[in-house]
Amino acid sequence: MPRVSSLKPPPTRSPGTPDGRWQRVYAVVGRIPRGKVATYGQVARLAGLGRGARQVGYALHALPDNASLPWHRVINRLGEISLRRSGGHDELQRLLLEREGIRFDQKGRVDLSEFGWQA
DNA sequence: ATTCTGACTTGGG
DNA sequence: CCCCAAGCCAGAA
Repeated sequence: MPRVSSLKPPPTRSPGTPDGRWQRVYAVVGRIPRGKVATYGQVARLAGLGRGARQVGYALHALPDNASLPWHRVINRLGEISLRRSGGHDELQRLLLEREGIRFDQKGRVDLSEFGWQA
């Protein structure tokens, strides 16, 4: 049995980040209620990532297709869907949102004052 | 090791 | 409306 001194030292990460930041992101995304949307920056703040809005998008990008998470409820600060690469997903996202009663204007944007999630 | 690239946001001009 | 710099950080090259 190895002595205590040989044990792996605790990984010193940022305060309050357990396994990885993505878990926190996923936890926040999972709390977005049906019929509402949140912005990347909003999720980042709620997840304790500060200005890591980009990381939120990155985390969602790495999300498996079978994930049971309302990933479609995350949009950008202008109220529009920010997908480009990997075709088809942006249309799917809009479809999923419209199915929840969220409406888009002619510019393809959501009124955040109406559909934005107030945490 | 270093550099580049993103499902982004914010603040400034 | 546009453009730019900084902040954030995981992967790929």
